[in-house]
Amino acid sequence: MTKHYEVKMQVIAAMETQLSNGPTCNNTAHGSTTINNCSSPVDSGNTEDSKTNLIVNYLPQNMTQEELKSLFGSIGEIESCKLVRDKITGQSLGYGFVNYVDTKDAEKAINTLNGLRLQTKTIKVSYARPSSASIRDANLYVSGLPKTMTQKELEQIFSQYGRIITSRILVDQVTGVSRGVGFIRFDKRIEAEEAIKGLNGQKPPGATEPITVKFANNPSQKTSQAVLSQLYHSPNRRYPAPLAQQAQRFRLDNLLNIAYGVKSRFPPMTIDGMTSLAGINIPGHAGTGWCIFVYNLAPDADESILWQMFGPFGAVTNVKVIRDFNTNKCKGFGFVTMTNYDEAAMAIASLNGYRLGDRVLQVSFKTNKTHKA
DNA sequence: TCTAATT
Repeated sequence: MTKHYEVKMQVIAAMETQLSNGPTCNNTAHGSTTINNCSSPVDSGNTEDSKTNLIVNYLPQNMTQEELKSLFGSIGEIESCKLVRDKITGQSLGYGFVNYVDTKDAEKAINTLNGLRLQTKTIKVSYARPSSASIRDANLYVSGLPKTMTQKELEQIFSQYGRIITSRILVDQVTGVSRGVGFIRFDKRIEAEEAIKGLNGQKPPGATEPITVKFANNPSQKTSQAVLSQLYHSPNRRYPAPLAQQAQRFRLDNLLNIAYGVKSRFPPMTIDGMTSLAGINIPGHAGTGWCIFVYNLAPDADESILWQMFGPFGAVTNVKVIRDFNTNKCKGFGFVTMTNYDEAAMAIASLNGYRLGDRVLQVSFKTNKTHKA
């Protein structure tokens, strides 16, 4: 059995679970459990809060704002959508906001998309709290934890100081054993401050060593600082300031590329560019990605099923279920657009012949022929 | 000993 095949089967197995049980909680994802992920998104804990605005966490690194909008737009009309990016590098910070027109759609998005697996991530969808200074810098880094301590036990210790938004214990990627360090994010910064006062240097019940509790580093500033540091130490810095902003910009592009794989404004020629220039036609290739034809969907199939099936294989930019104009029922087929050829090919190879309920799907690159009957 | 959670 090849590695490729094992990975494929894992993806399928994960999908089976999800398709049969609906979106799952984060409870088994690399020990990075988030109790609130399961219990609290629908209960915002404050009736004053906006019930249309959602925060979406743990997005795949390569997911764009358009893809975010497309995914959540499959639920209902979106008022606004924003993927949060690093101000300097432009890199996604892995979270974003989706504001619906209708509160019912926001609730539906939480119920259907929270826990959705996209590539290596399990996204979290919950109501956004009103933005304010009091909820910033409320994240704590905890070290010296007993290796046997569970996330639940960790939360129990900290919960006396306030409302916990997330908790996590880091684990060894190979063995799965706790590394004895973790994070606690409180609702309010003052709660985090009180927890430091009360728990830093204290021994948890039954523990032999005291724990360290401090404010966590801000992960989003690391990338910016790394880029700035490289710019500072780069040879260009020796030249007088007016030396062409052009040169500096290319330099920055290169640095971003090397350090973070950021897309340059002058990307290398890709198969997309080549096909459009040459005017040649490749099956399934639509210029904006690779269009996949999915046949034998059930009458009640909706867009979310396509996201759930294809999302784990890579970047999906669009999904569409074709419906009868009068009945609004699925006519038995739909389309999925994926950015990268290899991911699309893997999805097709894995999903063609896949049994969804009592139907066997046919999945292929879209051809130019009209599909009739 | 540090993960991408407030526009």
